[in-house]
Amino acid sequence: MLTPGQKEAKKTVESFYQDRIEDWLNCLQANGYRLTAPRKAIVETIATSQRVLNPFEVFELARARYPKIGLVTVYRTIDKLEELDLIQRVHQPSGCQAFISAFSGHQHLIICQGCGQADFFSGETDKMDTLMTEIGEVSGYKINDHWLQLFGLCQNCQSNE
Amino acid sequence: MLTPGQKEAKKTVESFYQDRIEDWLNCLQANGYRLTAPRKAIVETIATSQRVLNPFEVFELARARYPKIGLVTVYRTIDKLEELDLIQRVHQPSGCQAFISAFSGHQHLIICQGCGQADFFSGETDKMDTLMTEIGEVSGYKINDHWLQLFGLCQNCQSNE
DNA sequence: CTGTATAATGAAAATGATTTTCATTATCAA
DNA sequence: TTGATAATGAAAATCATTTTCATTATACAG
Repeated sequence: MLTPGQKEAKKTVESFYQDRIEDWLNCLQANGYRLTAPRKAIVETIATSQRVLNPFEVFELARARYPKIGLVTVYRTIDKLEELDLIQRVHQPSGCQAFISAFSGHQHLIICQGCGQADFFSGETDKMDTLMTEIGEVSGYKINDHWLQLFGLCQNCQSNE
Repeated sequence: MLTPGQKEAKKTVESFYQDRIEDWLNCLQANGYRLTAPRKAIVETIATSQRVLNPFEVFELARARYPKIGLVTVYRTIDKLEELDLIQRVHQPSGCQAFISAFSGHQHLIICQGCGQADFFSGETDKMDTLMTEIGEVSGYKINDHWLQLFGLCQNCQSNE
């Protein structure tokens, strides 16, 4: 049972996801891709996930929305979403085939080792950029890009330890 | 033709690699693994490489040292070297099956997008650690580990552009 | 609204990297 | 030197991903 406040918060979260789904579908269409039932199921699955998902997990979850979906279509759709920078690949010690929504371009991620939940962190971006510049100067490299990922336990998994 | 100074420098580099090879072989032995000709060929190959190498590249290079080596042995040896933290996996947009020597534990890498050369950077470690602590506090996560990789062009590849 | 060109789909087959199996060989402690 | 067994390489198996291809569905023109 949710309190009125929680209901309100939940509605906000849901409309946030609803907007993201619409954005992604619009983006696909704007880039000449057709809107199909399997694509919608995949987009809804990934866009609303707080966990990182690999292709097979996307397949299993999307099947609940559109049962005759094929794994091949999942791979093909993931390719397109990645190409359009709507999702980003997450690298983990256990493997590098998981994906999560990309929040306005590539971000720095914190991934929970307990439940797979992924959060973005921002606010420290300026300090990171300064650091990257310094490293470039010292090393003699022309730095084009950087990847940063943090691993740890989210608050929920800390208390369930 | 090398000048006497270059010869001296080369000798130093060579003995550095020689030491690393011995360290790795000792480490394998200390952990109950036998020293074999194929293992030596693989260790020599990876320990002296400034480039990141994938299993097949290691196989091809090691074959020059020990022609009847099998690709399977390369995979098995890489597993052991990684387990002993003598090498570390390098994650790149093109794939995540490349390895490079690990310099006293996992390090932050700069990888040249031109030639694959990898360098470690240190000296900014304290600033990185401060940043990680701050991010942990803000996010509520208990941070256990972080990965940082930079991509760019090394000085040599910048001038050949 | 149709009709239609063609993009997208799913099943099956193909691919390619990695792993397992197993008979043979090599290491190293006794 | 010997013997238990760890390690090897070839072949087969596995598993994720990609390709092929006949069929279906979308979206645009009329």
